[in-house]
Amino acid sequence: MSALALYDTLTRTTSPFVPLKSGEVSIYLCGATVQAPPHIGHVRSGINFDILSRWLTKSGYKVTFIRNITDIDDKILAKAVVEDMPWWAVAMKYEREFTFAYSALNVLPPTYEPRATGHITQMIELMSDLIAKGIAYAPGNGDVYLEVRKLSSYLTLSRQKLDDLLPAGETGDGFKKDPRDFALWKAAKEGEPFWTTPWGNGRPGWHLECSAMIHAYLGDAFDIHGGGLDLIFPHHENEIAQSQAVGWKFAARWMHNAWVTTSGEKMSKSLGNSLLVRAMLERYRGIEIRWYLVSAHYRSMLEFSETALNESVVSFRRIENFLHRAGEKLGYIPEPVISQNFTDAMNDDLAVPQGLAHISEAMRIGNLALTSDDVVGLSAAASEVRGALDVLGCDPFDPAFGKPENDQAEALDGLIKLALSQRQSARARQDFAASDSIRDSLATLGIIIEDTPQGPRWSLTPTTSRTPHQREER
RNA sequence: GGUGGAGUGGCCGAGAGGCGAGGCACAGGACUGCAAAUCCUGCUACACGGGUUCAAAUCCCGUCUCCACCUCCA
Repeated sequence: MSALALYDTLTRTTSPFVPLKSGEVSIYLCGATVQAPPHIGHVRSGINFDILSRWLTKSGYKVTFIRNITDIDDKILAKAVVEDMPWWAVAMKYEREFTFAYSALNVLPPTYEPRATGHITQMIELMSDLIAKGIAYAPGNGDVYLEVRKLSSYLTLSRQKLDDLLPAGETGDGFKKDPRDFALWKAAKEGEPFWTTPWGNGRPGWHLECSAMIHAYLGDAFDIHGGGLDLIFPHHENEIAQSQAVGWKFAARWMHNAWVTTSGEKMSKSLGNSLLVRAMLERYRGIEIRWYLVSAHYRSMLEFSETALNESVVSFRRIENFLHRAGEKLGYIPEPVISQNFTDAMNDDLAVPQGLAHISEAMRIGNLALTSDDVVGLSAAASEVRGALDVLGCDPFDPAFGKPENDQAEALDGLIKLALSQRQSARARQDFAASDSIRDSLATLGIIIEDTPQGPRWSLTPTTSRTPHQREER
């Protein structure tokens, strides 16, 4: 039995995972700033850490998973002007978009999903402590800054030197002692929302909310802090700075997911709407998009291409088809079983691509068993495939992806069987023109006919319309 | 300028001193009335130049190209 080892951004090495508290794991993931609808890059992060959480759970840990929502920030205020809505309505609108996307892609809900605006009290307490320790200061304009030169250590995660940083663009209008000092709290400008503090009316800076929420739910020390690569600096550095300055131990391990890129470049919102999750769900099923995003290692860039996505969809349908055929042959849906091979792959810093090779191997064995009527072998192989898919959140039988069977499906089955019996009689009298014409007509409707030694079987070409629940607002 | 990451066959994508990961595509074969599905076989790649070693895609030195972060970011 292999032991779980995970990469740590702080040490830049993969090391055995040892939880702070035996049998329990606490994870904090920097979630969305809800100022725009999510594209597939955003949900890749959610999916990667969903898999981490699922794998820890399968490994027997009790997982506490906190994923925050930043619902107040400059961009949200800017969007409120553009959309002519209150800022809180903007935040809620896009929060729902994220929730919809996570749900459609089978990202399990976190244990708790705290919002920044719900934790102003904790933020004020944290600032008070930092000011009392002489590490933060309120210059009197309503801002509160953290004085980075006062820190005993800083920039350990990104391994940079303070003096090597390019001069900050934001100077704080001369109120900062050093241009690299960062804002814990920002004074409200005319017409902006604010909360009252001892230092004036204002709102949270970008980094403070995470430290406050982490401490509220996970305490002084917790196991894993996650987020996208770009958060290493400044966001996570500043979280470390303000949290450790008040004496919290903070994260024991840092994990960062890589980008989805297009044409070799980081995805940006200026690329248009085509890669928004909602738009992609018009063309692909959630499980297929998830499969595509899962197939690359979480620390590798995933270069998006339509071709690669389509190939990924085909390969997923092949697996799905195998499981369905196995189920038909066995008369029951095989229970998920996690193989040793797959366990070893996952334990090696969540090496999903290696796990995929084991799925292929199990499929090959399973298909052989299927043609040679080896029911025991088939059941074992199908269980192994399903177990692996289950860990990846891509189990076709997961109720999260909806049940294709319903009353109409029964009627459809009857109709197609009727057509198939016509075709069989045509074949029996060697009238292949007629039999092929029936097959072609069905194919036009998206119904695929395959002749097997047990007789013909039919399946539908998967379309998004088969899973309409995924497109509904929740 | 500073800090990281990447370059692998037609394509995608693992691996990190020796034994061809895997998938897709393609070609041949088996099966089939024909297909489809499936199986079998084939396709010996690691940016470039040096070096270390019995042995290098993997380690070392150098070079090139691309990407990210350096206070908006998943």
